[in-house]
Amino acid sequence: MTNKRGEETRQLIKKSACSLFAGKGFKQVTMKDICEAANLSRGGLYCHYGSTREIFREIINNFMIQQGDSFSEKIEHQLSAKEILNEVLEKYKNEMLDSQSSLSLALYEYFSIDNTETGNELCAQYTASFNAWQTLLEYGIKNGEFHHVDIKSVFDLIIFSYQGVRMYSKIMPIDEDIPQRIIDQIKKIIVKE
Amino acid sequence: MTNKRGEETRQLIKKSACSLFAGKGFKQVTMKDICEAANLSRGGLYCHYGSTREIFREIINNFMIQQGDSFSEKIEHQLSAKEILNEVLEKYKNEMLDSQSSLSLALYEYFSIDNTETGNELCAQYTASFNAWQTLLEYGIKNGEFHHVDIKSVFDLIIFSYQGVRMYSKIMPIDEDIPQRIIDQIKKIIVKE
Amino acid sequence: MTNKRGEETRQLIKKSACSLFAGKGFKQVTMKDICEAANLSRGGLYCHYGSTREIFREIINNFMIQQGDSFSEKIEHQLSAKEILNEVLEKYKNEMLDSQSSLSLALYEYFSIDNTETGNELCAQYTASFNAWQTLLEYGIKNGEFHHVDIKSVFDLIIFSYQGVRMYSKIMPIDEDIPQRIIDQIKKIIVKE
Amino acid sequence: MTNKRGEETRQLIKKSACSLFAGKGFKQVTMKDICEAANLSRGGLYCHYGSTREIFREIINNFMIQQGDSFSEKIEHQLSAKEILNEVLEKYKNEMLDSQSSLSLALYEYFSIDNTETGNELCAQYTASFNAWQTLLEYGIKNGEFHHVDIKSVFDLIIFSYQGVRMYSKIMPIDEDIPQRIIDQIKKIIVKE
DNA sequence: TATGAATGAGTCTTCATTCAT
DNA sequence: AATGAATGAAGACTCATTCAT
Repeated sequence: MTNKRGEETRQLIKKSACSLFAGKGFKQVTMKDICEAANLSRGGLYCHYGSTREIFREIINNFMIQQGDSFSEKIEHQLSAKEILNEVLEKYKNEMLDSQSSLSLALYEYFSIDNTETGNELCAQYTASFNAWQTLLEYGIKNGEFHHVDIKSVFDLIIFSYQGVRMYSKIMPIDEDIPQRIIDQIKKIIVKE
Repeated sequence: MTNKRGEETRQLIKKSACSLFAGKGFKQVTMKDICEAANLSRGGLYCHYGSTREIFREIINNFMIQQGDSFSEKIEHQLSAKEILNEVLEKYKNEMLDSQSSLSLALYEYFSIDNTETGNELCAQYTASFNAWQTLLEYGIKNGEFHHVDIKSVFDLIIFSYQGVRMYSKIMPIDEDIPQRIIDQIKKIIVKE
Repeated sequence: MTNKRGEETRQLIKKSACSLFAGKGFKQVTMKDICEAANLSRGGLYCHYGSTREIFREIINNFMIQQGDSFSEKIEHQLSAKEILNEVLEKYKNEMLDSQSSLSLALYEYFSIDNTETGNELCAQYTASFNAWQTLLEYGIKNGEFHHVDIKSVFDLIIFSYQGVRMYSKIMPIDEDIPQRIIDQIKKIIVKE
Repeated sequence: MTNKRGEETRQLIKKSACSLFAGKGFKQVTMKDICEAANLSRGGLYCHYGSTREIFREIINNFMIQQGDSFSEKIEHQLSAKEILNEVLEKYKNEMLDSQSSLSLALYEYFSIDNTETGNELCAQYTASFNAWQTLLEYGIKNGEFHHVDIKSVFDLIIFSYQGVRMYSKIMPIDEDIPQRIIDQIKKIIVKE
């Protein structure tokens, strides 16, 4: 492969840029910052990417692909709804506290600047996430493990409180108990007993 | 008062800047932008404020002062807990949808840049808000209008889902029903019947 | 006048830029060159003009205004056609040799880059010049001083040979006699005897 | 020959570059442009040429060699002076209108930048061209086909009006009749009857 | 020969900030 | 208080040019 070298550099750039975006948000990261972080010359960086937007776009594409809460697999593996719920909420809890690696702020900035092509990826992600949760909740309700909750409402509550905390955790010291309290409350709403 | 004129100018600057911050976030607003929006010369602006941070700080101070959910007054006026809750949730709902005038993004950026002196105002606001809600919830519980909920948990759920929606509404088209669903769900958690 | 200072600077910029354009053509002059020539900082220059095109445009506008061969005035002053012809050809001759101050090359470059809005000024100038010459030639022919030449043809020959020499004088050492020979030949075509 | 392939590439480069020079002038063509036009990598181009000047020089050398109005051959073939004149003026006329393929602007820029080594080729071309025309005109005059014109003057008029039109045709829409009028006028000057 | 990654210099452009008026 | 000209630094971007492969 002739482009082995190039691909490595691209990875390096993305990795370096990602740290910067997580740390400073989108707008406050410059091409110069990225050059320096990736230990690359100005022109060298421009060989691969023409702007911070371009780099960021690639990062979040990779990111969103690997994301995606898909519960169906687990359901097929005969896990109980409650177990799956516990697992995902645990994951959420950890993410809420992991302000370091969170791209939340950068994502908000990125999508808020120049709203033209925007929003679609986010909408898509929102929808995908909703579908996954719907599957899980219906499964739990059918099983008799979960209450007869309104799926949409519960989903919104989960997703937006999660996002809200992620956001805040970037800008103020968040009491470590907050994520725990939130997921406990959510469980209380959903799970019988 | 000799500084009548000066005060007017300051108000004008803050008003103009506020629109800009609401529209573009914090970092993407420059002193130059504000000059133009306020129809003021470069030097003129600098007579009053030395940086965008300074202007922004004053805006949010005013803002936080006028904010503050204080329910105690209403409680004294013998309103039922349920009525007060409905009122405040209605207010929240409207704010969630009012992406135009929301400073969310700007606030996040402001507080995320240069974390030194930061966070304190937000913490203070969080605490103040918590105290207010605590008062309300205890009042409702004592009255027998509300369930015996865990106050902290419910408060977190409310406040962060509210913040999450405000954030998202700035960057993607938010289904109008979402705020309604969220407050309905919250009521369900809190209110008996 | 508050803009006295600014106007002076603008004049200075145009003067400096004009020398540069005359010396190096259009494209090879950078904003940096102009800054230095005008002894102005980068930002200072940008206060007044946003690009070399903008500066150049203003220069040629001024230039074209002051230009314009208008013979009608002279005709009214009862000068003979031959005298007027001699005068203008003498002027042309001197301009042909004055390669230093000639903007020819710069003009060509300017108009050849990005042909959108282009050509119109040149067309206008060509037409205006033609009208002037038409007046003169008809006057001379009516007087009996000039041959019955085809006005358009003679005009084209004059104007394009003039332009051709101006161009060449910028890029190769032009024999000083060439302009003289050309205007002599033109006279021979036009003037009786 | 091992350099067959290399020679092909050089031709390709020159061909691609020539279109670019004709279209955009000399200075505005970059090595990068040429790479892209020739569908060659950066390094590949540098294997053959070190700069745009080098490429351009080779182009115009080829060009000037194939050029050269040489009338002597035709004179030996017993063509009448008038016929030869008609032929060459017809050729000139077509070239004047063929703004697409004209290198005029590029030539001017090339020779105007960095005047050190410059001008010589142009001078040589001017002289060669003059010699050819001198031969033709003397031939016609001796034949009695042409007037007793001043050879130098007529030559200058021809060559510079020709160049003037070529130049202008690159930068403004030229009336198609102009070249015709010019050559007609020239014929009128030269040819008897 | 040819590729394309990388460098580094040069220019463009935008702003925060200062200052004489 | 207010104007707007001017400065200088920072960052964006483009290329000529080199070099390992």
